[in-house]
Amino acid sequence: MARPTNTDARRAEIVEAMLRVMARRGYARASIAAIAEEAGLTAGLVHYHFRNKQAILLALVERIAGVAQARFEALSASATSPRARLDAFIDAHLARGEGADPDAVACWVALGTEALAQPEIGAAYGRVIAGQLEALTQLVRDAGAAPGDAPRVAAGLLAAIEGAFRLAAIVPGAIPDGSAAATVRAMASGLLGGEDR
Amino acid sequence: MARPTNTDARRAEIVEAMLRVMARRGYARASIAAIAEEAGLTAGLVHYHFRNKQAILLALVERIAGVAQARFEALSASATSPRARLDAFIDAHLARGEGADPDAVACWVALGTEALAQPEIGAAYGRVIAGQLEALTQLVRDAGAAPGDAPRVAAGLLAAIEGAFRLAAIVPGAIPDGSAAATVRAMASGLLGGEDR
Amino acid sequence: MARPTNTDARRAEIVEAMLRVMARRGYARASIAAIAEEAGLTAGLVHYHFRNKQAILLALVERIAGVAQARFEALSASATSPRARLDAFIDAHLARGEGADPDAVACWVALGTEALAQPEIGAAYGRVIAGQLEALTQLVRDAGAAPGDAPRVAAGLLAAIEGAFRLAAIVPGAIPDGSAAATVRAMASGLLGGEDR
Amino acid sequence: MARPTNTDARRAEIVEAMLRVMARRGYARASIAAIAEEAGLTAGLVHYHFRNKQAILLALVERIAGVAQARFEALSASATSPRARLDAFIDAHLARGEGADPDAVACWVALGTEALAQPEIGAAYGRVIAGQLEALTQLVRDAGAAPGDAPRVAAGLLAAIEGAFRLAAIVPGAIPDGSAAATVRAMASGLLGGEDR
DNA sequence: AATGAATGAGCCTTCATTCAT
DNA sequence: AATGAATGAAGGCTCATTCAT
Repeated sequence: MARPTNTDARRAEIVEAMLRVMARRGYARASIAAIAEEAGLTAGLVHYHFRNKQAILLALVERIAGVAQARFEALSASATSPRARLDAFIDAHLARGEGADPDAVACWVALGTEALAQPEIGAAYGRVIAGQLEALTQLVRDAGAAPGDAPRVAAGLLAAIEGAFRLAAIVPGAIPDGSAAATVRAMASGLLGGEDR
Repeated sequence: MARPTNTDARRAEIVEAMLRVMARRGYARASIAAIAEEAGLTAGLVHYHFRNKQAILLALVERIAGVAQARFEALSASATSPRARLDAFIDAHLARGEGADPDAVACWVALGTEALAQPEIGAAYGRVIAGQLEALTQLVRDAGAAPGDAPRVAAGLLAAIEGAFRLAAIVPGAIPDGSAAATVRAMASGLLGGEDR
Repeated sequence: MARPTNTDARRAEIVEAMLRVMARRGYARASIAAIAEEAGLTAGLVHYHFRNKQAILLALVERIAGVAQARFEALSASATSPRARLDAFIDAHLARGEGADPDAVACWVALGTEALAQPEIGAAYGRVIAGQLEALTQLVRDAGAAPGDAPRVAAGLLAAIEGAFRLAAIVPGAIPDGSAAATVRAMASGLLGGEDR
Repeated sequence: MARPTNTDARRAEIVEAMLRVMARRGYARASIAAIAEEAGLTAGLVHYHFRNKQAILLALVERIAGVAQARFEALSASATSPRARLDAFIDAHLARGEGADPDAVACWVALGTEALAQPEIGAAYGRVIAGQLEALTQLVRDAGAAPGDAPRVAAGLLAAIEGAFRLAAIVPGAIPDGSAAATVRAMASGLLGGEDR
């Protein structure tokens, strides 16, 4: 009773530390010891707050997806047209500037590989993707896509976003300066019928 | 002279075995022992033919990129217009059917993560991407992209391709049936000015 | 604070275990597993306390040199003449009886070989030898060696000491009973000009 | 029949190659592959000529001891006094110049460690030392040592020689320039009664 | 004689996890 | 909550040795 619980704060710190370490080394080499050091804690304490290493990764999936979602909501708030809301989605993921976190991007890329190999991570990752796909499908539908086309268009745009993460994270310079968001917007325009915003 | 060498064949077998194991488990969990077993060899022999585990991965990068390149050249041979050659590039990577290898796709996705953490892999991966970007830039230029736009368009299309790999490999069903190639072709049309194929 | 540290004691135990194993088998065959068993620990724990095998060897160099130095200081305390202090140095290294440790001698011999092959060990070994040479040079100077001769005399005596270790450790019986200390004392007398022993 | 046997030459080459590699890396790290490469052969062939790695080491003991013995005999041939023959022994081992081989010295030092751990090597090394001790005992006796003292004196001088090898090989500069032979000669003089040569 | 593939054992090291304190 | 010791299981890699050719 005496000591107020700091569990939530500690857990967030640990997740954040894993984000940093994993962006640099990948999941397998992100040892608990390294994560603990990054967070200024001891390895034992990390296991006090998380059942195992996978549990941290699961929390990390939520954390990254949550930040992206929040960013979308923030940008979306000032959007007045369906098309503007679609652009907000694209910008939430790809625009440079405030809120953009290269480590999170690298981490998300690395995370995909774990989703491939660890069913639990695959499920969590799949849930995030499904949610984004659903949102995006609605957005493109609102923006004028033919109802039957919407799922394909949404999948294409999400693929372009995820692919842009990959190229940007792995091959510096592969994507010209800050063109990612603008290019995906243009793709959206093309897929929606070419009409301008 | 006394004994004929079989190194090339063995190396190919080992690379192929790594492809299979890695598609399932990722790089870190693709132990030499598991690779050897998949290939029907002993772990010692694997190290006789490859200096270390990374060397197998490096060979795998070349192998996957080479197959994709060969597939493009085959499809491209029967293309008669610039736009058809661009479609050949897209189809070479995304079309279902003969030559499509889901394990290679999963492996390529996993490989990106290693490219992030291992500089040597990053360099090899970067070289492949740079080559594809260069080819794609020329293709979109030939297909009528404004010269100044070509690099951006190429990067966008390659991102869409890589992202489609990711979604397809990690989240079954994320991309409707076999729509990936068609959707990216449509994106290309949009980016090139909306003219039909 | 929660748990008191026992690292220093454990490290000493491990170093001592390496001393025993290495005296019997040499460095290369003194596997971490064998050292751990000798110390009654697990191999994993050895690596918890030492970064790697070489680090144990480095600690062992200090340990052996430290014991010899301590023995010299103890014997030297009761020496009343310069010549007696020189004899104390010789006896500290070569006399039988209390404090003499055949395992340490064998280990020191084996250590020289590693000093030859591992630069870090060579440096540590070289530092010890340099210190002994310096001390010995001063001792023979005090005992009446011509100033210009002192370094040569010191080197000769240290060589005789190290060589006696070798012969004694490797070829039982090569050095008659316990004659080593007396013989080196006689060498010192000869080199110093034959004055009384 | 057609092919004249080259076994003896090959064996000598292999022993020589081990000498070079072992001087650099020590016995354990002198892999058969490294030895073969140094000799310009293949690992398989090395095992064709030697039953196992230890057998090469055994041959190496004989080779190094044989060279020293030959050098002694050559220098001894022109010696006219007992004392000169004793000096010839010392010079045969310690003098710089023609015939001195730093690699052989380093190797001999490393060899001692193996003698400690491998009984067969210990026996071979012991035989060499016993032979040298016997010869040296006779030499010091001829040079005027008191009969009862001769074994001790011989042991002391051999220790000084072996110790000089060690210091010279491991700690460059420990023994001033080329003073080793002269210093051991002086030691001999002292032990023999101080009379000059 | 010679080559090169193949084996199998062993070693150092890393690391997630547990647990006493 | 927190620390730090301890464990046990792998994993990558080296290497002497064998053997078919």
